[in-house]
Amino acid sequence: MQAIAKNYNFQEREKYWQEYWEKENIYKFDENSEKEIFSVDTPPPYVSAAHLHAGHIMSYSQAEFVVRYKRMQGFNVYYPMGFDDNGLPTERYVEKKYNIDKSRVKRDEFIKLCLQETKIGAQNYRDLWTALGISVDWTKTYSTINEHSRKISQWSFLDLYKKSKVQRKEEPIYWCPKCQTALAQADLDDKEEKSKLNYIQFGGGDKNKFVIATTRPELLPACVALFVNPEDKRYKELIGKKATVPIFNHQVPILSEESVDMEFGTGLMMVCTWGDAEDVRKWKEYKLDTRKIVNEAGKLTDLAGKYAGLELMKAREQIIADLQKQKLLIKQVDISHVMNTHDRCGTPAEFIITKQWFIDILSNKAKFLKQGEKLNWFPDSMKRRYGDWVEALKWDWCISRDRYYGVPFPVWYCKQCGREMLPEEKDLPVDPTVDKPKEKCQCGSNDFIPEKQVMDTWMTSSLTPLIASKLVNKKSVQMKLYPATLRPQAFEIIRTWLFYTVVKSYYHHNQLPFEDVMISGHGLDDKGRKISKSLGNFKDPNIILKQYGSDALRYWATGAKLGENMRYNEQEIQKGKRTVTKLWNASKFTWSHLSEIDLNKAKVNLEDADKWVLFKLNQTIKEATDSYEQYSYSKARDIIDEFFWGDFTDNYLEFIKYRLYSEDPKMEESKNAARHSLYYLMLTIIKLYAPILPFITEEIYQMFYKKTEGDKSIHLSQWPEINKKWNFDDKTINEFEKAVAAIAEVRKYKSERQLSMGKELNEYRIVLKELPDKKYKEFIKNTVRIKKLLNYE
RNA sequence: GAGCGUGUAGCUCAGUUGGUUAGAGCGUUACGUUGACAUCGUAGAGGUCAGAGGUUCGAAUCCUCUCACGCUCACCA
Repeated sequence: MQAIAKNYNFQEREKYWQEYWEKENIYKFDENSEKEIFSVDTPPPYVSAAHLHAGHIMSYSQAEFVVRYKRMQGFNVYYPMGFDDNGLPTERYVEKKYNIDKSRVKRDEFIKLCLQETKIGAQNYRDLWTALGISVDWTKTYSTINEHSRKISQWSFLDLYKKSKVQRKEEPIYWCPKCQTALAQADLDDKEEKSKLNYIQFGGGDKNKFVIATTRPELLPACVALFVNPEDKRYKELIGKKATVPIFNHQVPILSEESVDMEFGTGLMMVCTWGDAEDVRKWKEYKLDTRKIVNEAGKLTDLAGKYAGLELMKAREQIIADLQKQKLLIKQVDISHVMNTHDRCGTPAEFIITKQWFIDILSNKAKFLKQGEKLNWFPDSMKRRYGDWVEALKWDWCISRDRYYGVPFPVWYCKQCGREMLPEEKDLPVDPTVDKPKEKCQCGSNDFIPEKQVMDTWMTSSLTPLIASKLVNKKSVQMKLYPATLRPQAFEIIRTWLFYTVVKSYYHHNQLPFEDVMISGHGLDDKGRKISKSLGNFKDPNIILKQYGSDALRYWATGAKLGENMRYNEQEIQKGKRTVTKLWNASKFTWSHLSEIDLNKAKVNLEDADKWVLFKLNQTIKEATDSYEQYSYSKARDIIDEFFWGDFTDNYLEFIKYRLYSEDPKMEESKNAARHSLYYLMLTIIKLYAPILPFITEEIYQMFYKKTEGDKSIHLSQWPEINKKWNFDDKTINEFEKAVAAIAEVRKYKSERQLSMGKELNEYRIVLKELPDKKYKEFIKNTVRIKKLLNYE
């Protein structure tokens, strides 16, 4: 028997097992295996998220519990890791960190900084995931900016181009004046703001009838029409006439539409090019004039006359002031309204007309809704969020960004005839600013203008299942990896990552990108606030790990229900640590009695206590397995906890002590039965816990079980199955439960009289409604130390 | 404004298709334990299951309304 450490030194041992797993390739995907594949479309984190916190740990652990379970279930698990390091999030991060913006730094220098930061970020993640024991195959990693991903992204563009699903259009589109790029509908957040509703006098006739109300007086120079409700008696005679815009003095038509709210403001509505999505719609529908007033940097154009060059807010102030001077500002009313802001920087989005690339999504909304229906959602309620979003879509997906750092569009334009030139698939990836088309243009010209825009970051991440599958060399295996089995992700990117992935997969391959979707929530601080850098309301995960260990932190993470936020709760982490300690102690105890076990020894005569606990073990296996199958690791943990702490340690171990410690030769057979049970009980318990607590379970497995069980790691061992031999009849179990109740009663008796549990009683009379069978007399006496049980004397 | 979700012990949450005195962990109180247990055990206190109404022999569970909170979406220029 080997010497067993009194305490489990998690710091030292967790490190040891991390290295062991890596060295032994425990999590490496086996391309040659015939086993059924379980593949995960792992969320590639933004490497720019420099401040990792418990929320990250929670969400990644959730998929990890499932993955480890599936691995033990015998699946050939494909668990790759990606890093999302291209696009605007990275650019914003670099701009902030170095206090620069894209207009003041050269393209290539900027890209260099992005790449450098990306590297640091990726390493941070990898270190933390390793410490946490996330069981990814690190030989299968990708970054969304690397050649592999660029190639696939550009291939996607080519394929969509061929299928006429992508086209370049000149349209008013959401624009961020700060980041100076076009945006997609999904890149917008809502922000409620206090503002003023300005009542402004227009010219054209009866003074009282020519007052409009607007929150955006700076757009006056872009006013192209006024609208009234056709039912509005006040304005009926004005329809078809013209009004004069104050200060700027151009004339605009007065039109009518039922959508105009008579109650709002004066009922006379100003339409500009373009203040909001409504303006864009009316502009298109009524073919209104175009007065482009805002430029790419969010400043007014020359059309604004003396206000040209001013930023929007400055222009608003000055125009208001001038209106006041001319007594054209009738009044101002406080108002609170919601505006669309860019989700990466919080700047209010404007509409600007530019040429951009769009993927057609509006004409296939119904198809995308149907695809969403076909996915298995965990939890199911999240399906609706997807549906709501798709139904509400108003714009095609703008995929071009006027930025530096991203996957380039594989497009050139002929200088002569303007034709779009695309490369051959075999030449991908290309950078049109560096590479040239291989052939002349049809018109004979050899002069090309490269497309300088880059792709939206989602253009690449919407291909992750494909990108990941192609990290494997064998074509036949690639086919099995795509679609993926599981997509784990957070709820706030349903409208982006999930939706766009569905779109791509549908257009490219006419199928779903994955079968199951598992949605996670956010990490909250201990007061229920969202964890954020600005609040500083989180602890560095590395400190938590040092204090409590990975297993303990993972234990906390199991508390999160799918799709729901979870508070950071240090006490739950402590509970995890106690579970680790308890497991260690229970196995030490177990194996202090198992040193001579001979598992091949012929027959074992199980006693009722053994039958009872093995029966319960079977139940636990069944319920825990069912829960894991439903991705309800949280419930699985509760079930396992209950068996381990309650049935196993509190009861069973106490029930068999008198047998184990007995030196009576007549007790040998009984002792042997207890030992036999102990062996399987402890083994099964650590297996059930293995997906959640990979370190301590590996420690116990390697120290005690490896010799007899033979697997290289507990994580490659077989998931426990129900043992039919242990499905004893209910009668036996129920009878025994009465004995358990009797024991509880004696314990209570002692506790109430402040006696130690070890104190031997001379005599005792059980007063339960249902007495245990007489055959349990000795068992009860021995377990709770009573000399005489009066009921049976 | 619409949709979804939540509201159960001081805290974090379980409560399966409606069925006996509503559960767990943490915290708290008392006692006992150092021969698996830098601990653990036993027990106690603590709940008008958000509120009101209804269905039912019976409701935390089903229905209606109200309130509070959260999320998602849409918004009026």
